[in-house]
Amino acid sequence: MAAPVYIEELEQHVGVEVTLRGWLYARRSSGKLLFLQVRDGTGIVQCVLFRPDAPEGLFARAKHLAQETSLRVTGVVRPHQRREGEFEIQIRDLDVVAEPTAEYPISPKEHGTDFLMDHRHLWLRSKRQHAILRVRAELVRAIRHYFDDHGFLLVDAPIFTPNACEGTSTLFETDFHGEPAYLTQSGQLYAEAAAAAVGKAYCFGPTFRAEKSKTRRHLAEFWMVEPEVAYLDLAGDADLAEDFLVSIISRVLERRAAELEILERDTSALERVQKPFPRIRYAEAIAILQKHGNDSRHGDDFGGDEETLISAEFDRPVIVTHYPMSLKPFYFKRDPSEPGLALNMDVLAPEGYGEVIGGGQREDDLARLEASLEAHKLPKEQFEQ
RNA sequence: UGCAGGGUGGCCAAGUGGAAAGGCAGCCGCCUGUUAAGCGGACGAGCGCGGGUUCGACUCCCGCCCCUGCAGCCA
Repeated sequence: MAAPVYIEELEQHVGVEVTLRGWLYARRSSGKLLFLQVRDGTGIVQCVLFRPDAPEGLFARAKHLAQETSLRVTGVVRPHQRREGEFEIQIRDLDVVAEPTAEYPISPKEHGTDFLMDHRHLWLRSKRQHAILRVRAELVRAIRHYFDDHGFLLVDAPIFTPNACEGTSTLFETDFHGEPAYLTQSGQLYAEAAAAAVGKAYCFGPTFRAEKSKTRRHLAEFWMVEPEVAYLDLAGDADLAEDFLVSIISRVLERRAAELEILERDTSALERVQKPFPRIRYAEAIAILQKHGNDSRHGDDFGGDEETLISAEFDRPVIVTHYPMSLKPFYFKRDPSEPGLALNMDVLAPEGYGEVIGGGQREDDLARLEASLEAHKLPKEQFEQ
């Protein structure tokens, strides 16, 4: 048996006999010609068998292989006879490792999402899912790199926690040996404690909201990155959000162009994510809404429709600051010149994606923080530790 | 939780009171360059579940279950 190689390395082995180890992705034939598309996780390659050249019995055996059969294919790498820049394998031998126990349910044609989700473990084998996994993995890597390279210390918050402070959505409650424990809704409180210790900290991991909600904007489980920086003011926070978004998006565009192409993602909106982002105040956002006939008034929060209207005014993400305190959590610092407003910001993404980042300057005066707790009618005792 | 749409062979999908289209996959066969290949053939469901109306129900009525989208909530 020839040296085992991965499909992504075939270019380095042209003219050489190699062995692939993978699964049968698709099969086609044309009389005495048989085309087996084999995938191995790094790519898909066409393997060709011509009956008159094939060893005794091999052609007949290969002709009826089922989709997703595990196999080893040995053959010579050569340029694709019809497609420029691609390679194919002239099959010399073929070894079936295992055959599927049932007909593979996912055919090359149309399926509904519901059906595919019922076969999630197999759906993962398809090209489109590979592309999604790779884009997501790149994004996670870009996020970690950004903070690691900018002086932040990764401080992972517990996922399983007695801390129920977020309290805004329903919590997933579990029993921890007789005591209630919750799946985390946010690592923010832990990250804040860490920032006071190390200056710049971030946590990045799964968070949970027990809403029975499954829209593109809300999930019961999602990943969230939460940086906390001591002494950072609102403008500095906006700078950070802007630099961070530009950095991670450009990295994904650069390194995952092929996958975005497979997903047929129009990248022009992503390419426009460049500094500077427009920065507007909440009051200006309200004016934009009213200009478009939306009946939002000062004091109203933005829903999905409102976020879409506001972001449509700009060709890149927009940073909205200075929301009314009444709309925001108690811990934001008040604007000294206009105490009714919070020193907070939301970053709204284009294309209807809405709020992708929320943040702001924290209250650093204990008396005001306690007053704010009271104003929000929150039980002070729960926050004393 | 509310509103809207939807459950028809393994998958996708027409039909909408009177004998369940079609396509794909799977199976058999033909084809020396296929790319969701093409061509031919055989096979395969009684229409989400339970009641009702009717000579007759996939189709109409009632109840229930499940799915999807949007809204709400929120990030």
